[in-house]
Amino acid sequence: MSKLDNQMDKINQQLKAKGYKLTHQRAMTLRVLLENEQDHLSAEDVYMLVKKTYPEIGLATVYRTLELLTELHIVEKMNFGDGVARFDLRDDSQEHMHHHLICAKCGVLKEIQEDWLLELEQRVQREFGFTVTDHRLDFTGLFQSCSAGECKRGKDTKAS
Amino acid sequence: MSKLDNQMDKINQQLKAKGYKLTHQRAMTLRVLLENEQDHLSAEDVYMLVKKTYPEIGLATVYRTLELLTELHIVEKMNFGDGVARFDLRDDSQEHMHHHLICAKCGVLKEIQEDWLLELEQRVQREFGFTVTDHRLDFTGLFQSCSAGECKRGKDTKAS
DNA sequence: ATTAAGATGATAATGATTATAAATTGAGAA
DNA sequence: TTCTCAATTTATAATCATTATCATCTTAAT
Repeated sequence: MSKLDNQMDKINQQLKAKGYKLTHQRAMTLRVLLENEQDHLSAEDVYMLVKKTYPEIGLATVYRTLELLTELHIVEKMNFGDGVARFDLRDDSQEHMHHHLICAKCGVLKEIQEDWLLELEQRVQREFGFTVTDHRLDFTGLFQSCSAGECKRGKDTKAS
Repeated sequence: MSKLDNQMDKINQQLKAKGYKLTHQRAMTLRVLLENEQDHLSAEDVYMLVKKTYPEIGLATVYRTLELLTELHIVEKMNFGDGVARFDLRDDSQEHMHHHLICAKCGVLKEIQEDWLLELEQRVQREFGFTVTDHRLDFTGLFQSCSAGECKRGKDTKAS
């Protein structure tokens, strides 16, 4: 059984446990997410990719599926201020959202896998009596290569 | 001269320096922002507040003004995932955006004024060759009072 | 006062997302 | 297998925030 099948199976369990079915459409949507784990796809992106192998799917279904998966904490819905929500498979081993480095020039986006915030979360708890359940940390700035003017993309801010 | 006048004057200088006029509408919009420094108002919020003392103002003007102020780094445009942009006067002494604590239950929002990220920014520079120009740190979770069920607001997520 | 650039206000247009309603699917009962 | 019901899907209309358009209005300099 491939890694992909394995992951799919695991998610299937989660869906079933909550009384949801893994329909063909949902499976296709998940597959796209699994095959693009590194990207931060918008709903439209996902829609286009699913359509390639399953042209009958409707945009609304993609939206609904992404919302469902977000509720189940299988994907992470995020927002980089460009007016579209982006979705990302949530790694089980990763309790929180990844941190991001976003190039201010070309929009290239890099994930930091480690969790750098445990200490600050304890501090928030101590100083504000606030129990953190999730967090978000994005840095905007310039990569060395981008400040050297080697940015590939002009301004289309496609997350990848 | 009141503190408000003082701030207004300072911003006027900034506008002039860039060749923009401080029109009545812009002044009114700024006043609302200055009088609500603690809040994170949406464009619509600002519009409603300005209308109270200047009913002739148009929504588009408010949007335009907020965008202008954002470009000049006088206000900070932010986004908490509820589908509306929120605006916040930017403190000169504060180089970056404030950190936020967001109650997952009622949406109450608290600012942390200190900058807790200098160390992590150095780390980003070291490990990724990424020069940070701005950052964003939000924690989602529960305040003690909210987990005790004393949340005031149900789910309207009005930032304040 | 005249003119031209900058601003504004009303409103139409856009784009992402959500709601609606009719049609389809699938699991279990008969 | 056939029936039935609830979940799901699809196409599309509706919504909501934001942006663009354009005619009108201000204002500062001539």
